[in-house]
Amino acid sequence: MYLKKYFTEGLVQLAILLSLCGLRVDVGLEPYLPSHEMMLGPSAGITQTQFHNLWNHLDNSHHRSHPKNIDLDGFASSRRLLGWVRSLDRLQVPNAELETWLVHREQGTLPGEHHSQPTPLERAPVSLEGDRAGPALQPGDILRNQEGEEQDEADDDVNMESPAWSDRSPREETQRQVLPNRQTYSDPLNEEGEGETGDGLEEEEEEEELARTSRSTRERKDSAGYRESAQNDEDQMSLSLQECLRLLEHTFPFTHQPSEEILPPNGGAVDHERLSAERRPLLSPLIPSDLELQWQDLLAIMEPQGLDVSTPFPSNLETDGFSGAIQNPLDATILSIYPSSLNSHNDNQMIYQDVHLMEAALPPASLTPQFEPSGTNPNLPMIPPSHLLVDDEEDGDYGLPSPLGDLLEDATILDEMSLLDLALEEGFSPEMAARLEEEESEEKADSDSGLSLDCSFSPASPCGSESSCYSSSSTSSSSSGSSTGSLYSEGNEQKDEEGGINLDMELEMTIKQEEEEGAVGGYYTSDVNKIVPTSYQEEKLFNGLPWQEHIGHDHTYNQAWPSTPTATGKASMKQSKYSSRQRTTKPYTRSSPKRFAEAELWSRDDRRARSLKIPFSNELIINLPVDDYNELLANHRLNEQQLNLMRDIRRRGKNKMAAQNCRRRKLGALLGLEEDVSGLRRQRAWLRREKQEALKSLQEMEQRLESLYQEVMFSLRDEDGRPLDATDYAIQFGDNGSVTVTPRRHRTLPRADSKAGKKHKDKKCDESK
DNA sequence: GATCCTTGTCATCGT
DNA sequence: CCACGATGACAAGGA
Repeated sequence: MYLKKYFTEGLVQLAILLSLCGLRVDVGLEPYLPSHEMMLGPSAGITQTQFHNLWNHLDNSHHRSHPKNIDLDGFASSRRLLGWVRSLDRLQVPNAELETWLVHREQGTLPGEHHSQPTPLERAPVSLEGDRAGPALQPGDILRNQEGEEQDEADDDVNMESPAWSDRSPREETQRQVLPNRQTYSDPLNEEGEGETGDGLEEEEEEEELARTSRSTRERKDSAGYRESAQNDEDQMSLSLQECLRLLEHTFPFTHQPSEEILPPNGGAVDHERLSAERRPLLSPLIPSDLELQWQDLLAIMEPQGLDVSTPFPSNLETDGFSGAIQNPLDATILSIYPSSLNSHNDNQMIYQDVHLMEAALPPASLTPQFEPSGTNPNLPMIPPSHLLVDDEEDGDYGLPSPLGDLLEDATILDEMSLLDLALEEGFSPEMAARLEEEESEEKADSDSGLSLDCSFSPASPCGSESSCYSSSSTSSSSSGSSTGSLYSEGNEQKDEEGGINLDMELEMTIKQEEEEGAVGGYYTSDVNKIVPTSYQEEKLFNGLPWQEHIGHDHTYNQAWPSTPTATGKASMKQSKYSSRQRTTKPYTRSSPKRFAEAELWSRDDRRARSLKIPFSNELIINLPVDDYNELLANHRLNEQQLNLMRDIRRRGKNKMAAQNCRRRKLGALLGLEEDVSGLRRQRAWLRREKQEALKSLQEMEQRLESLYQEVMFSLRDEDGRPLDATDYAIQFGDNGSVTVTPRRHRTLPRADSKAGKKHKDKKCDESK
């Protein structure tokens, strides 16, 4: 992480230098540009926040990362960037160029930033030392940044474990870390000799930090509902507005820089800033890290609205004529959050003028005149989504749902949830089913937004899989089951009990028939209501039941529903080639017959359940614990057929999962055995090599022994002093270690044989000995 | 059409 | 005895 940070900062430096040289620095982070977020009103964020809070009630384990909190973090990086730019004040900077780059940079940084920004203590020395060496350090980090946040998300949980909508905000911890580090880190900066920092600055700012921290903590407790706590917000506004403005004062490069003359003519703000600077002599204009810290704190303060914050500024700012001229999202945030106070403040002129500098940097197309001075923008739907969609597509690849997509998804999920509640309360209605299907198809089309994926598609997600499955099954049950029931079940219930084949055939015929007719029946709802005396409380149990604990497990029963767009997600598609094959091999149009073609693909049990009007989804039937299942059966008056079918469904479903697990296990065991086999083969080869080497060494030893024997024999003499013939004598080794030379008993009679032949024979004899 | 693969289902056994 | 999981065997469907 530190390396990455260092490299990123070094890259920032490099980019700044290039910009100073007049080169356009484009790090290719445009896909992450959150400009569309600036176009959305705060209501989007509000909705999102509300939704996520609501969602957190359902499941806290999801949406560990949301792009919006990253956007907020991007502000901090932009602040750091600005600080660094100001640290280059000695240089003659073509300001417009630099500002343009800043826009790119700060937008591009957003995806890669994390909550746990390096503490100033860590960062400050780096900024001093690693300015030059930084860019060459970790080229992979920038790639990671460009590849999107998902990687980062996966890499460091610590960084991304703080979704802005989660109740638990790690920024608190971050701030707690920041505070003690502060004193130490700011010292070297002061020593660096920007020289304008007063001694009392740290203390003052530290106090501010503390105040901000307490405020932010307090505000964070309020979590997303800042609409409800408008009074608190006003208090915080009054408290933090000065901080914001002071930080802004630091932010603008032309404020304290000696290179004011190079600024555009509207640098008249300089006077304001000078005045403000004189009014606050303690503020150091050139402490990037301090500023960054301040901005981080400020962001931390605003984090509870984090999701909201990213969206509101456009509507507030752009209306005023300088739309889109937001120098950075934070400025806009400030403006949006404290619009009234800002207008009354002295320094707002400065802000506006500085904002004008950016008009050239941002394309006018992205400027949407929607100003709501009230601060709360309820006019979210009025936001023109034209360019947002483009961003949406761009972001989609990186799992960064666009605000529009978020909105759609939020609305979708909210609607779905409300519909579910409604369904649970009032039974299943075909309208709900149709709506759900439409929304789900929208989600599918919208696809890549992580929200929908996480919450409704991932089979591994506890909440997502089950709730979605439940909803999907409800949907399917209501939609198709209704039609089936309308045409069939009334007359076929008796026959169905007899044999499933008959039923299946009839059901399929029915489905085909309905597919031709394109009819959507509506019987199921009423029947369900009849069958199930749905007390809402009782049904509501199913949403928050303990059986949901079992849902996140790695059962792949969902795979049995390849055609239902609700229950099948990308993950399940990846898991099941079969499913994909089925999907691909049976292409159906997206028109109305689609759901009937899908119904044709539904499982037999599902169809049976629908035909018998069983008011529960198969997932529910299968995954409920025994107690809950029995309770379910006891609470609902079901006839024999339904009970039998439910029992069969449960048995088959469980057995299906068991079979899948078994096969998975078997496959794993097979793989393990294969590994064992390969290991054993390696071991055998090694042993063979060892054996060969042993044989080789043995032969060498034999050869040496033979040569030694010959040498000894040649050195021996008989009584006459003649050398012994090795063919006639042999060396005997006694048990007690004695060595004796004895004449060979079995002499080969034909001495005419060649010596070689004799030697061979002798050798054999010797060897045999 | 034969073959292989995947998946669902049933029967059976053990816990 | 029942619920449940594991597993072999078989069938169906698709490639």
